[in-house]
Amino acid sequence: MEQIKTDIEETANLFKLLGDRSRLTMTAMMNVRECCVCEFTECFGMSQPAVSQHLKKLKYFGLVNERKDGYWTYLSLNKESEFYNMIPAVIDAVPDIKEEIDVLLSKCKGGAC
Amino acid sequence: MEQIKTDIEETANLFKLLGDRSRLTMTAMMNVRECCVCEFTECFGMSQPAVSQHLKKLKYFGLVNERKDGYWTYLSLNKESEFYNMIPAVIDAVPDIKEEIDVLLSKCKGGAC
DNA sequence: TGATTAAATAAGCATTTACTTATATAATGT
DNA sequence: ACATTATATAAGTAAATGCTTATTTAATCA
Repeated sequence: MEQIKTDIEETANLFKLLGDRSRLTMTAMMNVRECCVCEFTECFGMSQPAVSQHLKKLKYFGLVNERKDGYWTYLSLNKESEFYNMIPAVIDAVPDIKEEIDVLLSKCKGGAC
Repeated sequence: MEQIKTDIEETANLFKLLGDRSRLTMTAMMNVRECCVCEFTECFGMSQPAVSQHLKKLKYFGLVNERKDGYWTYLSLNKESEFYNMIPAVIDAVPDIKEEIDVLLSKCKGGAC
């Protein structure tokens, strides 16, 4: 009974997270490969704190893992998330997203900034 | 180029729409069958204007069609929407949603209120 | 015509969201 | 030790969101 609420509500929260252009784009990029924070701030016309706050939400929800290395922080989809398996299904349903994300990823230098 | 922005942004808007428990549930219900407005107000613990406002957003986005018959208004997924094909893929990715929605739909009398 | 009914709209309100600028933290390099 | 760098946090703000209650619209029925 409570389960009924929980599953739908949790999924609604996932969609709310993805319901922002920046976070959806970040998620689609991470669906291809691990990304550095600096890649997001570089590719998007967006301030560094704004990117940081979006990533905080993704991490808090458990969708994203971080790995620190020197100056840099790398983000990737969290394979342990209960939503991990949904992500490709959801992302790949977006028309033409593959091409769009490829363009964005190639704009980023590829890692360290 | 502009296309790049548009597709992702539009999809983010779709997810934003689905990123609300009530609208996600309504959408999942309509993914099974046409529903009467009164079914939503009845099944959800929610006022009639609240339901009406959620449906307005779904209609404005083009995801949902309405059909009027006497007192009642019936809603269904709009087959002409560019997102129509995404809906089953997205909805069916939700764990256990089939069972949850079946319970909800059986709680509604099945149509006219 | 007048009452009833389903649904939409209007107006108001508290909360959330997505940003901004300024500052802090923590690792690296000199 | 000190400067530099990537990132996080804090505080503030304008706009959006999701509700509420009150009212209106439009169809049906007596």
